[in-house]
Amino acid sequence: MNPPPAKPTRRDALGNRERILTVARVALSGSGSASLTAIAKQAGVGIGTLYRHFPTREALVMELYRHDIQGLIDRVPVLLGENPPLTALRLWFEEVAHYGRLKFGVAEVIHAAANGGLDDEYYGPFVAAIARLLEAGADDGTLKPGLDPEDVLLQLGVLWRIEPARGGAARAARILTLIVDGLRTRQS
Amino acid sequence: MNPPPAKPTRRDALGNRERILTVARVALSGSGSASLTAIAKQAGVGIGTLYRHFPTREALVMELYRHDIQGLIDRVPVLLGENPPLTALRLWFEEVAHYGRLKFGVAEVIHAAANGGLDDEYYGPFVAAIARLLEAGADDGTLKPGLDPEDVLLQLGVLWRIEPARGGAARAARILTLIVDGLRTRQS
DNA sequence: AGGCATAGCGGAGGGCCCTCCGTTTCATTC
DNA sequence: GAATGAAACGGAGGGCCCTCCGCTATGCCT
Repeated sequence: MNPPPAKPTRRDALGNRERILTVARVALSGSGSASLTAIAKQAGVGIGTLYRHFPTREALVMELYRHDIQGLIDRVPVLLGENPPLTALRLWFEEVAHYGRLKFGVAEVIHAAANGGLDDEYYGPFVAAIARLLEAGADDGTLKPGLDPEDVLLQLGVLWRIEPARGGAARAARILTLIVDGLRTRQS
Repeated sequence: MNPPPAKPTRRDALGNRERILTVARVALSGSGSASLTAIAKQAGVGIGTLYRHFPTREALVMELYRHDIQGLIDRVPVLLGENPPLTALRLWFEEVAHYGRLKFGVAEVIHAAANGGLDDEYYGPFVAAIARLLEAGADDGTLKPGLDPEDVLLQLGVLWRIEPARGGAARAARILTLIVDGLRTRQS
């Protein structure tokens, strides 16, 4: 799509970057745990090279899932167009939870971002999407006014971390309800 | 107090255990991050010995804070005796959040426990304490009936993970309100 | 085409985690 | 006071993470 950072000019650099991403996509698709060392070796680059392209594990994961995350973000206006705000919020949360459970690796990332300061490049739009939902709900009186989207993101982080197996799905659904109810105004 | 596991009979074993705990208490009192290797060395014991006494980092941390955690659990009946259930719940959550922020290390532990299966020895009583609060609130109609205490514990986990610096305290307070509101029944 | 500055490479190195197993030390028994 | 079996020790080893820096290949410029 768009050359991510600024100008990765050199050919070899671009090639390496692509190869790393290809390998990583496969290696991380499972549980999300695979050694960076192994990925580098598989991609035929030194570990140093991998780290230069992606300074942290999160950066790599984020790059892999940038598309999917953007997809989630893009769902917000759609859902808001088709549903009242409260419903849209709930539906979106469900999509987020579901996505998160599939791509387990993203959990850690979002979480790290929410607390410390990860790059706003990925984090900002996500927060903005939440903000949009919260504002719509505040406007029609179903959600409390003045909610902080980052607070909500942190709460969502819990959903990411529930393993879907062994009744985790049900648990996620319950917690999602608790979260939404916490955001609602007292009178429906 | 009570010899924790079963019968650590041998003298040297007991001595080592104590020395490890003493060193660990100091080493981990700060940010909670110190290498186990270093702790072992300081305690004058091999790394293997440390691991035999405390199979995971969590086990060590838990043992260190067992007293404080018990203290938190003991607060539940006291708070319930002095306040209506909803207030008691809120007050207790505040104590929990405050404690967690101080002893940052416990966060990871509780969290690990909540999802996978850590020893019920520590985890169980904590959940039971929450259950007691939830039941009291359900009985007087201020909290939803049938809430799962483990769900609530997971949500509380978020509080643990907020760094108190840089407005984190305010954020924790806000999120705490969201959580409690999610647990309440719709009519006050 | 040939030179040259430099972006980019890659792996050694230091630190940590955790396991495994040969060796030591204790407590008990004779 | 040995002898002895088992509990406990301890550190080497394998794996991972991440940094640092001397070396290489690339792309521009002449």
